[in-house]
Amino acid sequence: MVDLKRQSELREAIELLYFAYRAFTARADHILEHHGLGRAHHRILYFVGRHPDMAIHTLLDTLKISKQALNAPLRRLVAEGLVSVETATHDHRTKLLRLTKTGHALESQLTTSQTEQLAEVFSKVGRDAEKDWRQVMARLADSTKTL
Amino acid sequence: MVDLKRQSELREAIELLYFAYRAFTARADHILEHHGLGRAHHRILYFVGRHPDMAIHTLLDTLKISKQALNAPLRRLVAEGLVSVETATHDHRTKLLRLTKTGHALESQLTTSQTEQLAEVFSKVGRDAEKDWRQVMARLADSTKTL
DNA sequence: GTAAATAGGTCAATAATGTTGACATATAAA
DNA sequence: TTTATATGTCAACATTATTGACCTATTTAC
Repeated sequence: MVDLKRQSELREAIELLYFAYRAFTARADHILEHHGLGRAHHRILYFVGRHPDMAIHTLLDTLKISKQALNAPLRRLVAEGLVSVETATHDHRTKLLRLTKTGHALESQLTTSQTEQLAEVFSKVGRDAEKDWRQVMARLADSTKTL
Repeated sequence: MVDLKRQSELREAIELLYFAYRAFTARADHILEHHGLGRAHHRILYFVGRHPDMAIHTLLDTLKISKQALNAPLRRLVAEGLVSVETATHDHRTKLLRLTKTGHALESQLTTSQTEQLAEVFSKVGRDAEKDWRQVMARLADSTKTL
């Protein structure tokens, strides 16, 4: 009886993850649509924005996708002038990625829409609940390694 | 200065969602691979398992995809004997979906792998943190409607 | 100095997942 | 009887991903 209740709670947690994540990505997806871009482009913009002068292999390690999968969306972002590529001075094999002014503008719009959404939720639940949420999410993110 | 720090924290929260969700789906994806199935099949199995005798339009409303997108994966699950379809007695237009014994076995395996992952995290952070996590996720899931 | 490792680019074939449009049937409700 | 609902399916297309193959540079190791 007790165990059944717990199982139901854990199932609810599964659904919370599914629906929360969907709600979280919806706004950015909507903005991206206006630019004819997808989530792949968003992830590139986000991580390059977060870590300027990121090398391509670092981006691949972060996203955990093949270089072939990265190729098309990155090439497009470069072609459209949202991302700039520069050869590293220390190692002429590696190329460093940066957001251009236009790229930064879009990244900022996307990130702001998501941070605002999160800030609104956090402001309602308070700082302690936010901390607890972060703790759970961090452990969950880490649980890949325990696989 | 204060605002900059907060912005950094909110960006961290974005990443927590991304990495936690990825870690969360990884195990199920791994199991599904052995059966040659994908996430689309998983979602069908999950929700039909959660709500036996679910009508197809209810499933479509839940997943928020087109009937054409549902068609192929559902047809396959039925063909492989994981999901059964039955015409409703009260309305002969609607069809009710159920997991077969085999379907239930797979769904159970998938759900158990995820509930165990969540239970492990929850056990480490304690019940209060779990409650806070649920509160944040529920509000985040709700924030679709505020769009 | 040559071989091997690293960083990156690109083509092809294939797959999963999604979309919109079009058109079909069967049943229920107005 | 008309209309709305529930479902099914075909086609064309887009996005995101995979593996395999093959290519050029550049750096590092022996």
